[in-house]
Amino acid sequence: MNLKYSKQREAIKTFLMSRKDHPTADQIYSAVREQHPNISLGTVYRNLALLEDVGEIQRLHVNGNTDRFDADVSNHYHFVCNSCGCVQDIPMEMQVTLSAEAQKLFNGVIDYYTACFHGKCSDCKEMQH
Amino acid sequence: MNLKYSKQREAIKTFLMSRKDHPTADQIYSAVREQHPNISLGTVYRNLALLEDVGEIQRLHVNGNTDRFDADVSNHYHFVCNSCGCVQDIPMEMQVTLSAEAQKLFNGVIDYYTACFHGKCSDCKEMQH
DNA sequence: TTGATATCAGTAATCGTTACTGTTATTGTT
DNA sequence: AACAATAACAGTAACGATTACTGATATCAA
Repeated sequence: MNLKYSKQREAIKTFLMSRKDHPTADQIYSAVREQHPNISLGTVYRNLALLEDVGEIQRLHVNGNTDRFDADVSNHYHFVCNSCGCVQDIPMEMQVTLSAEAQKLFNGVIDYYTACFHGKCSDCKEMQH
Repeated sequence: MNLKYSKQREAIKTFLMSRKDHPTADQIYSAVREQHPNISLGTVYRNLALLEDVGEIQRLHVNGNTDRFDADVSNHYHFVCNSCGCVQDIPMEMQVTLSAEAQKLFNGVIDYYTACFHGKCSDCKEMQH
């Protein structure tokens, strides 16, 4: 792949690296627009796909409808709050034994797995009382 | 919720119970149309949402773009083939210790987790050689 | 049997995302 | 520094999955 530099792509990558909440394409669009007022939403989508292809970011399907993006390309656990919908990282190392156990019961080949915890985030937990 | 009987909804539920591959709304539409030739795609979506609300089926976000549906409402492991995109069950009991471990590192409340294994299904594994 | 209303088929609208178009910016080469 | 070659751009149209709306039909309790 023959990539040329672009300040828009850099801005997208930089913004994504500054966030731990795995924003959506639209949230990235809004944020980057503050520095690049006439960036196009299509440009955001195109560069997110490019960065994903190159392996600099990863796309998350944690919540179904809208994709989220993560500048941390390592495979790690996520948490989704069932109240507010926020997405966070769980700082726990991947238990690869789970893949090994599943492999024993499965005819194909298991390379890895993704896991997503659900419940109430600390903010929503406080708010309920 | 005050549900009335409908043969369309019953047909959708019955079809879904007969399948283990977690079909999409469109696949369900095509299948149910054989018995109910003028059922509407909107009716399929509406009843899938209804059945989900009532807790008779569950919606899966395994693959990102299109939702899949499962008549088995228990929380269980899934597998997604990275070659053909097929979705299967992994007949392994949920390791709840994973939630407990994550809970130790997390300020909110973790109720459960979902996990999805990735790799090559047995069919695609044969085909590669 | 009737009346209230959930459900229907059909279709228009919405939302997230991708593709297209003519123009601009980057980059390796003179 | 000027010059192509072409990746990337902004803007917009198109797309696929899903949801909402409409007037007609089916269910069901009284």
